[in-house]
Amino acid sequence: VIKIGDFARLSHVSVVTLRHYDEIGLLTPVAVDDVTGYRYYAVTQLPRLNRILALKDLGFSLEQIAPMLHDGITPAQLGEMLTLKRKEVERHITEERARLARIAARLRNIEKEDHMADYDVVLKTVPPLLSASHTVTIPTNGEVPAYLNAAFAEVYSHVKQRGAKENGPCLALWHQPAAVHVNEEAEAAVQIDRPIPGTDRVMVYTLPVTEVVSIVHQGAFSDFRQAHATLLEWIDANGYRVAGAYREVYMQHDPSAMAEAATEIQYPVAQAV
Amino acid sequence: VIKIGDFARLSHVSVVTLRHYDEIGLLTPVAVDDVTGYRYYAVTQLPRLNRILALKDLGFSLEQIAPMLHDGITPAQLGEMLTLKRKEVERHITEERARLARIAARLRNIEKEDHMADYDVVLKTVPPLLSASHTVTIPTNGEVPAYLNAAFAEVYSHVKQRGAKENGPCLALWHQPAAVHVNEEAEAAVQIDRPIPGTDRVMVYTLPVTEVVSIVHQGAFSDFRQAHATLLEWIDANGYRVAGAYREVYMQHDPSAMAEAATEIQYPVAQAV
DNA sequence: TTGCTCCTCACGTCACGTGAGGTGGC
DNA sequence: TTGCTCCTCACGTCACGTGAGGTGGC
Repeated sequence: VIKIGDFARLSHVSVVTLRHYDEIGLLTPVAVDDVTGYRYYAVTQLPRLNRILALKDLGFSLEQIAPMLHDGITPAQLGEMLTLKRKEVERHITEERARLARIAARLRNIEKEDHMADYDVVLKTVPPLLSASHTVTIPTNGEVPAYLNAAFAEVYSHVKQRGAKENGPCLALWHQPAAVHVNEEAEAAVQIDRPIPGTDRVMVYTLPVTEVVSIVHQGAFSDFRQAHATLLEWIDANGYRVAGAYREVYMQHDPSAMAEAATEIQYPVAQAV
Repeated sequence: VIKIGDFARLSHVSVVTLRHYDEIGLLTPVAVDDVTGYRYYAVTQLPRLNRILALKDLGFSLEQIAPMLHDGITPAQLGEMLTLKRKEVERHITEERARLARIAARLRNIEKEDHMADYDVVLKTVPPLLSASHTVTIPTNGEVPAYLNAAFAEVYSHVKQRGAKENGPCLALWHQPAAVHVNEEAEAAVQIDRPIPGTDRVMVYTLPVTEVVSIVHQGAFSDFRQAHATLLEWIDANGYRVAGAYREVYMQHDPSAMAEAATEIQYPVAQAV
């Protein structure tokens, strides 16, 4: 039976840590003095402490370790936990590698000195959106505003009639690359707060969760090209690929003050192989 | 100017997070109502928020991000921070891969059903130890106790004479593989609490920090072979190699009760290439 | 009046590290 | 008496999430 300081020196574990393990019941001293509160350990407790350290080293939390120290555990159960942990670590490594790729892409951009370009690109996960939408085919580029306005008007009236309410900014989904300017298919979508019936013309459904890369464009719609170019470059440089219709989210859109408009352009993405 | 809830919906960032960013001064609303305390944001603040999210995504802490949002920062400075971060992430990935290797080794052991064997192996970093030591060459295996005891006696008397005190368990360093049993060179070392002069026979120096793989052996010295075998197997299976003299740390060693002796066997290791 | 949004505390997270203030054995 | 070791609080860490309890505008 030795005192906590000696046990700490033997095990190269701090006194504070040993007290912590006592407190949470992971490793209780063989004896505690009623009067002084001194903790006394036995050298034979070292294997248990070592097991704790070894499991911690494999990435388990103290809470997970506690049951693993019980004698009742079978090798098979231990194997399961290890397999789960392995998957977790693998996923983590994949994430960190993606992070590394993003950092590297950013550094390359700085070297090319056009770093300003992608300074505002964000990768994020958009939650599922319950929406009502109407799809139109727009003959030429010049007719986009008219067609979209008409489509949104139709969706809004449908939504109001069924007693639902807007639940965020409206958006358009474009089902072909941004370079296409003839016979474009656009889906005018309004986020709503409750499910309502749809019709032939107005679909009601939930847009699934998606990982998107986005950029916020300030000002009139005229110069979206730069934004698209930047996003597509980012997607390429970071090892992703476009995975679906891109979206325009009309965050601020007052027709009388287009200079102050704010539009978010979102490209759904997936890891390229 | 919009309310916090709208800004949260636009940015897909939680209201709580926005309040947090306000509190730490990362992103303050354009206006706050004196009476109600309501926070009002402008859509033009989205780019700043996006920059925050993008940098957070690269692994920076909020504290690190704050100065990076200042206009005064040059691309070169940003590049430096990114390079540092890249190194950090790379190091992290290396660590996680090592962890993965350890998990995999453990799983292989379970499959082979001799998992009990390495259950107590620990990888840890031993701090530098100030020690006094005497090296002896031991002709045959049978003479180990006698030679070691003599060596320790000599070191202890030297240490006492110079007024230093023991500062942890004594240990032996073995300068050749454990399989060698003739003319073994062993260094009997005693940890001391202050520097003292050495002699021809008793060296005083600091053992450097070392990463070691260790196991605690309970009971008499006779069956160290199993422990050595287990450690060497672990080292091999986890992609390490032996990097120096192995150590025996005599944690509990009462000659009259050898059955209760506890000895830690430590192998210094380095990553194998 | 009823929802809805917003507010400010206060506490919890994970595995400890770092004092503050005080006690027992040589 | 002086060090040394040990003790028990209490607070901090990082980036928020989760109530509790209360207020303002439709």
